[in-house]
Amino acid sequence: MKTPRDYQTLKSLIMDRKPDLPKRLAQVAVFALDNPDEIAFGTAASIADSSGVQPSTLVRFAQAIGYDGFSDLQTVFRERLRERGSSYDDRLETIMETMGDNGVNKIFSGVIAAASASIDTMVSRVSSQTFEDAVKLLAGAETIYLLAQRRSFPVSTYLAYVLGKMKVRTQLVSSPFGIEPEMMDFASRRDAALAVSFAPYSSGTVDHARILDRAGVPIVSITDSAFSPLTPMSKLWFEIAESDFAGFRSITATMALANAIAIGIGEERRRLRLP
Amino acid sequence: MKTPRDYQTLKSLIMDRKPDLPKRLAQVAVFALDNPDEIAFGTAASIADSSGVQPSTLVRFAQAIGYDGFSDLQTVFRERLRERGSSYDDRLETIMETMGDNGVNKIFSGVIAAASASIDTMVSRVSSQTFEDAVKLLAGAETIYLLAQRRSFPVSTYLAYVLGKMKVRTQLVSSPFGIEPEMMDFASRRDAALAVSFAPYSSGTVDHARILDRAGVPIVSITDSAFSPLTPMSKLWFEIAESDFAGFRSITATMALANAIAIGIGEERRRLRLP
DNA sequence: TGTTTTCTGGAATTTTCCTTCCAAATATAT
DNA sequence: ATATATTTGGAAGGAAAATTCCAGAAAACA
Repeated sequence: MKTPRDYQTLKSLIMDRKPDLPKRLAQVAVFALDNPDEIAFGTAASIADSSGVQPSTLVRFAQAIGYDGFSDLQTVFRERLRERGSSYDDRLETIMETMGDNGVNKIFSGVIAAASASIDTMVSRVSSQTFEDAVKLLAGAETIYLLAQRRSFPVSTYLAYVLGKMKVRTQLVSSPFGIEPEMMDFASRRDAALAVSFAPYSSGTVDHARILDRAGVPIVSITDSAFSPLTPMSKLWFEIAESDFAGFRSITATMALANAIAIGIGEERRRLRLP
Repeated sequence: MKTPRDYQTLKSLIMDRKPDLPKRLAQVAVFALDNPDEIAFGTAASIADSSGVQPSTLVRFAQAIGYDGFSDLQTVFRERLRERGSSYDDRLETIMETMGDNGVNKIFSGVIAAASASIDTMVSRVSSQTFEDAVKLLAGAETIYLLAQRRSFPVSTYLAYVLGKMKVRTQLVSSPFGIEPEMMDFASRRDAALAVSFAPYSSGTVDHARILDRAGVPIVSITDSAFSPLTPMSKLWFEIAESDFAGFRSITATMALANAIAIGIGEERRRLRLP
């Protein structure tokens, strides 16, 4: 029974063995799989330091799972980095080859490729000015109303969570009782709204946006066309073209944008010393 | 004038200097830029051997371009590999150039780069076998239980929506009344579960997964470490390492994976002529 | 509870590897 | 063509790192 020379096999080996290992060696096992880069680059001393054990323990660990010593084990971790070296396209190609024409796996590659493409497109289409203005507008709001339904709904739940963590007041306009309009009763021009909707535009989102617009609430939208019903009532809007795969549209780029907006708001408010 | 600590700058430095260097040193310069991986991993002796010079020449080369010694220079080559792993910095640099670098926009670039990096990492880490097995397992289930809380919650709402559209029966285990356990009362081995949780693992998700595990429901997890509390009870699990930007982790890669899984399930059920 | 086994930390040892040095070789200038 | 400066190869020295060893601590067992 020889010791693994590739990272994947080594990984399963370590996981198999971990339950039987004594405390310190198990600690090394966890550290190694959580920080493979560190193992690849560090010296025994530095790794020992950051994983909280003695250098000798590293050697013992390597021997416990069958290697000559720590250096021997380390080469496997380095090999892993070598392999990872190829570019995204190379890798995608490799994956396609390994997968053959098996239906299910084509989906994986395809969806990931679509996600990547969507993000790349977004980078080239979204103007930095729009982003900056949107962040500043939303950061200055007392309450941010989040409008999204159906496929876009997860975007608003995500925003509600992240902004909540940052202590930014949000109102997720969504109710099991259908009282969404009432949820916006207190909205004023000191607030702001972020609406997300793609074709076919959910009527709810558009209606809610209209209500807020009439109340003088500035609206930022994320949508997919300049002719979206949201654009006429939006102060600012982002046009996102999500690539699709086999007719299924991804929402990866939208999530990434939402993520950036949320972090931007957090930073901007911190800069302005807002609560 | 300090020596470069990043590979890009070092590269230009070497190219600038090369014409003025003596023969052997120039030879090293060419070799270094042609085989950066070799420099990163090799020892002075091994590199000297494959580049056809003496070890001392390598030291001289490093000193000629301003470094303390060969080891000092080598760290820069190693750093490059570290970064390429996520390919994060390369991308960031490219994006930064197109976007300018004022405060708010740095965030946009950074978050997008992190999202891209996460997806890339996922492509290289997720095994096609795991994906295929997971899709087949979930596609065969009568009901798919969706387990996720806090930051991961949007992933499950997204899945609930997309799978619902595909007429796949799902149960989003989430209740404002705290009756999540009761929602799983009818779960059986003919069902399946998809659990999503990242460190610090939300106790709710883990508890719910345990309940389903005891009921014999096969579990597929999306998590961030081989030692996550979810892995022991999972039939299959995906390890996703989301890159972070300024301490904010993205969930883009997770969403992309969820997207792929959902579409995979849809296709697989269509293939099997399931309702 | 006492005994034996296993495990751990740290020091000692050995190995590996980087660096320096010097003599020989090559190039450059007069 | 000769002298001087620069460059090169290889060996010796020295630093750093991995490994081994041992004594004490912890755990397992009787």
